[in-house]
Amino acid sequence: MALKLYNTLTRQKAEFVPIDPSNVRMYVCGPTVYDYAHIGNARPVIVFDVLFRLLRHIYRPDHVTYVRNITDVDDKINARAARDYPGLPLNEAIRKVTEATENQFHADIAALGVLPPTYEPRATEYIRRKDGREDMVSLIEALVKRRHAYVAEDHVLFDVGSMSDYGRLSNRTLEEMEAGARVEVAPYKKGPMDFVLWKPSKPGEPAWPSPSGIKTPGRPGWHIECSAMAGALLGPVFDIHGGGIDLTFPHHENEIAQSRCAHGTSKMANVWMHNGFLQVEGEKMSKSLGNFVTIHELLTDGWPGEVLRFNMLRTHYRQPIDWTKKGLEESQKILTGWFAHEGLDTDDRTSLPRDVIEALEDDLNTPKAIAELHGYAAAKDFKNLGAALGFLGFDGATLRQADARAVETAQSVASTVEPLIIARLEARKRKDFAESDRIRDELAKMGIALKDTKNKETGEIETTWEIAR
RNA sequence: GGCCACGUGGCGGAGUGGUUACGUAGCGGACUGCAAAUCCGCGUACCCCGGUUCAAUUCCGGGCGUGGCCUCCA
Repeated sequence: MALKLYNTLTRQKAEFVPIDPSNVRMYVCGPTVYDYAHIGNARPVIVFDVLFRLLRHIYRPDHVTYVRNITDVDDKINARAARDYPGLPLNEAIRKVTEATENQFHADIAALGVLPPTYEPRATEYIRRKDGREDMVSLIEALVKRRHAYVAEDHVLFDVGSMSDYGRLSNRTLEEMEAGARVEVAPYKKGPMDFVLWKPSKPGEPAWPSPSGIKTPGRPGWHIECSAMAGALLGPVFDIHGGGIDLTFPHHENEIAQSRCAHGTSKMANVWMHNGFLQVEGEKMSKSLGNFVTIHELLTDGWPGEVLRFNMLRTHYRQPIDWTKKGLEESQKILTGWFAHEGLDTDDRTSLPRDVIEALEDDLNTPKAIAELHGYAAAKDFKNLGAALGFLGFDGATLRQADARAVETAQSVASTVEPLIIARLEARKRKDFAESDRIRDELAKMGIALKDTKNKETGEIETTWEIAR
């Protein structure tokens, strides 16, 4: 079976045909680094990591180029820097915010079993480049030269009227957009839907020499960043562009407009993929509801990164997810059950099961793939189970870390717990069950769960214990 | 209001024009002094209304519901 992907551009699932099978190219919009990444941010990172792994499997690892950017220039970053470091010069404060946030992001997603992309460009490195290769300024100047953009009051604006099929990705016409517009239109705009490519910086804000003869130093608009980084690293036309469904409009629509009009191409990427949104306990995640769940929080609460990853992949990437504690508990139970089997080898891929690959080849049907895993587990086919888990990015490491932490905690209470267990076994031996149950209840109150097993050789009853979650 | 996606059992979720999903929770049984763990077994589903069809959860139309987006971010 061939790889099939759903394409937002055509609203259909179609066979994926790479432009160049020896270099399959994918771009995914990465985080804006101003705050902890939340669990909704984690979704595209995980989903496209699975696609990256699949592409590497199909086309060979060195034939896939995956770019996921870091946006480190943005109004939200400026605001956060001013708030958190009021004493510092803004630019210094910004550097502190972006560096810390970027490091946190990398630590978080490493726990989620995410492979590093081939390139991870920072937006600020692609504003003006010394080597003369494509960057934001050169793209903007090309757009002005080709009369797709104009200068007005030190801004450069993209003229959406200059592009006949603007709106194709989000499937709406200019008239519809204008009718739905609910924001005041700046007076210097030619058309109400025209968007900013470059804007002047206020004093103290990050600033770069402006393009197109503008004297005031400025900074790039949001959309031009991705066009520049994708163009510079993947070329004017590439295979797959991904991101969250909320980015379809305006971000991706505008990326397409910029890249196509600057390069004079009929498309920017062949396949546009969008992952669905995420709710938390049935509610939209929002600051006002106070239910913003960060990856960092979940990890520090003790959820192994792999459980978060598994929980994400139990739902198809285009479906909405309701992110719940109950779901996490279920995910953890399944995963720990599988990894409890001795001899599970996630590194051995000699028998990578075809059914799992075929499920993934069908527009990344991870729930189906997971269903196959349940089948292997039920059939005690640990070779396939291990291979498939490893392929999907699960090696048990974060589960073992969680175990190790549990063992550490257990050791700290062992001196109190173990005499009680011995006392209970003695009570049982003399059939004083009231006393043995009393001890068990006492331990339960301390969060200790007991398990009695019969030693097959001696016939003795033995008790093991663990700290209940 | 416009555009888009989705609607399967308590929950997650696969799949199909007529046949068991599966997982988790629940229930029953085995084991146990009783539990826990484990093993075995069981149950309830395809949003509504039309249409096509011998037959529709599965195809078509309409409706209802849920979620997302509707500019340079508040």
